[in-house]
Amino acid sequence: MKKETRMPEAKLEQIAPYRWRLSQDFQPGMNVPGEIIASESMIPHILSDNTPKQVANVATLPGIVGASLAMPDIHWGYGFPIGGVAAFDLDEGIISPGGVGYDINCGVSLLRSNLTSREIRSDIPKLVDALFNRVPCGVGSEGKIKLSGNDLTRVLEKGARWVVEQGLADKDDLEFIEENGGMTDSDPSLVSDRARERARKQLGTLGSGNHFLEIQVVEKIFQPEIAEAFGLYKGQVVVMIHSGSRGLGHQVCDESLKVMQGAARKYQLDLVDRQLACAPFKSPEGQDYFSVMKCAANYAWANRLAMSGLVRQTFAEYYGKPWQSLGMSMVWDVCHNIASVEEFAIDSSSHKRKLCVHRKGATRAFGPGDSSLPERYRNVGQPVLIPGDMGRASYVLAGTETAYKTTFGSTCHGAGRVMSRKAAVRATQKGNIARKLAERGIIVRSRGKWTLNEEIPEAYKDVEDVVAAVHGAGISQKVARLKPMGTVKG
DNA sequence: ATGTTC
Repeated sequence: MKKETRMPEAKLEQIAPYRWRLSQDFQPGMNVPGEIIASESMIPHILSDNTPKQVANVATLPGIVGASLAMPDIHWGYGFPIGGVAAFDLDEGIISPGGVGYDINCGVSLLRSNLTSREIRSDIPKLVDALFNRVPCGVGSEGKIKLSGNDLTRVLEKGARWVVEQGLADKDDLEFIEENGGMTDSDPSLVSDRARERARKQLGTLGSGNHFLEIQVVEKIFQPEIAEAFGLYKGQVVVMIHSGSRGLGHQVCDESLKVMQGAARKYQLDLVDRQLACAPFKSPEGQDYFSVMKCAANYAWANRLAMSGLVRQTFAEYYGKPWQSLGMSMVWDVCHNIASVEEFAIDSSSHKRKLCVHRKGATRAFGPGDSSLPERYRNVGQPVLIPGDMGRASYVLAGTETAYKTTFGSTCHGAGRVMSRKAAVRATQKGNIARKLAERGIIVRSRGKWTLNEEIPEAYKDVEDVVAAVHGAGISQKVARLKPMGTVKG
């Protein structure tokens, strides 16, 4: 669907602080209302961007329950908006590749350390160079790991566990990755030869675009007790990785969309936008997509963990001691592009139902007491990792009870683009970006010719505003603000 | 996001 410049008077009714309802009569065929989490000052931009139209389109899909949701970092996406959450009944509902996105299991991981910014400030340029040289990045980048056919199949089955078995990461890491770094019942036989070929050489590579690897300092603590549980304190150095499933996820999504176009016709699904291509969750096509999506998701977890291993090697070599004595253990790893079967109570009912939750540019935000959380975080809720732009900040939040009730245990995933890549390049001069950031004490190295121009801070909403909205809505709470010190971009 | 048009 073409993005329209004007929208037919979207009515967004404020129903609670930071919560806005798009009425079911906004568009014919909506099965549920829409709901957008945002601060009042964001509403004009959201309306002018026409993304409520995509929220309404998703609401027309069969079996959707509750509401078609959007987070404050919403922007225009393929069919479903980026920053969208939609949950479907397993019997009457659908599953859609457009509800997950091209970069299946794009996500973020965070390593802590026992270093302080004061100690390592002067090392940053050399450390960034060393990371840049060790972690392959950029479009089409290939790593040192060349997977045999059998090994790739094991990665698609096991995800991050395979990386641990190879001695490239620690077995304790798995406890701190969502789904323990691997979804069960993935089916590698469904991954095409072409997708496999792309995957073989890309394990442990960063990619490009908004993906990054960043040395950060914990700049501010908002919730000392939760920060302590997460092992975070002011002045501490941490390393954040934002990456996904690389060419594999893209290939899988592309091929699945073609299958789903046929499936939508076969099952006579009346789609208001072709890009909403989907199949009933329990149909063969729906189940096949779910299984092949899991393969790509598992690859992405393996990819981020492999890069964590490279980061540890880099620091260990630089400081001449093992990573363990630098305290570089895993805080957490989140996935923000995925479909997952989870249990929620709908409306005021106490009865829980299994739903297929699509999070496309939205982060799981499970609250205190969730049995799937590791002991260490059980009482405080899960860490929620929010990557910001190059110049400002990233955030660590914690999941809340409210998120279960209002957003299917979900929150925002980042700052959210406000400027197209083209517009960002037009607005900038080549060569100036890295220098300007350096003047502000942020060392950046990039592989791509235009990546830094495309990724200027001004191309994004201020992550501060996005986080304030989800915190205000109560669907996650601020724990720590992280400030960039040195960044590797693709 | 993506061997940025197999």
